[in-house]
Amino acid sequence: MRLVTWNINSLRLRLPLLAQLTLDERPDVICLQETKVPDPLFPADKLQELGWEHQVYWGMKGYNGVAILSRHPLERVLDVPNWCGRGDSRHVAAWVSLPHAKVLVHNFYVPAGGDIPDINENEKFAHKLSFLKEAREWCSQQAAEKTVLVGDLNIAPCEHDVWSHKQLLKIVSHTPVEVEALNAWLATGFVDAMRHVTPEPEKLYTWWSYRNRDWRKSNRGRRLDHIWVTPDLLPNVKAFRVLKDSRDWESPSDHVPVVMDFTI
DNA sequence: ATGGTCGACACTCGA
Repeated sequence: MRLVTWNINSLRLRLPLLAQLTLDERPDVICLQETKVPDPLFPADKLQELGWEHQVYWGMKGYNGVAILSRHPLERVLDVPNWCGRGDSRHVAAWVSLPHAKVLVHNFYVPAGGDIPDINENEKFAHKLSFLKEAREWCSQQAAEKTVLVGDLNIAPCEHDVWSHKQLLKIVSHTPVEVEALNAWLATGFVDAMRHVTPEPEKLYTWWSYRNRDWRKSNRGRRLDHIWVTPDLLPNVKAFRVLKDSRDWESPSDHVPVVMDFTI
């Protein structure tokens, strides 16, 4: 199984890029975040034409939105929480029926959390931490097997997941309180598959801000996008690639796709 | 320390 996770930052705007990615990589499954398209306007037919026969998606007007596209049958998981009681389209889950196995895929878009890392001054940061706590509590009650959890988790947990650990300690996405919350969630039964394959101190980034003249030269990246697996799947993790060059595609997303290959 | 750039949508918000 080849699986991709990508914050596409508007599915409709970047449909041509998704088509290119589909042709270039031939993934079995792709998880998208920030599709920014309400369900009635989801481009299901166009994705069908690209070979994405099976689709589960949940969007809303203007922002958020997640989707799982697959060449193999999908069985959507319906009994998932209404995170923070908000009705936000930030999570979908589905069983993927591969020829010789079934795998559960969770696709998350964690709240970004605003600019000020203080729950009293910034409601968005409070929301982010609440979301992480709920996710940890819920996952601790799920069977920790045959599961891949991916998405834009909006946190760069490791020292070498950011361009400057010291300079980002008070920047939302790399504050100790967020890292602690993310690691507590991870510890409910997952392994950080990207860091399992490529341990620190090697730098890993999946996102570069739009607000840089030359993103490659300044290289102020962060690893906000993640692939977690339950330990039973760890022997099946082969390799991954961060498609860094896609950051230079025409009208790119600020996140780049991460491709992981499994021997499943 | 500041402002820098996007996308959706309708003026400004979220990132």
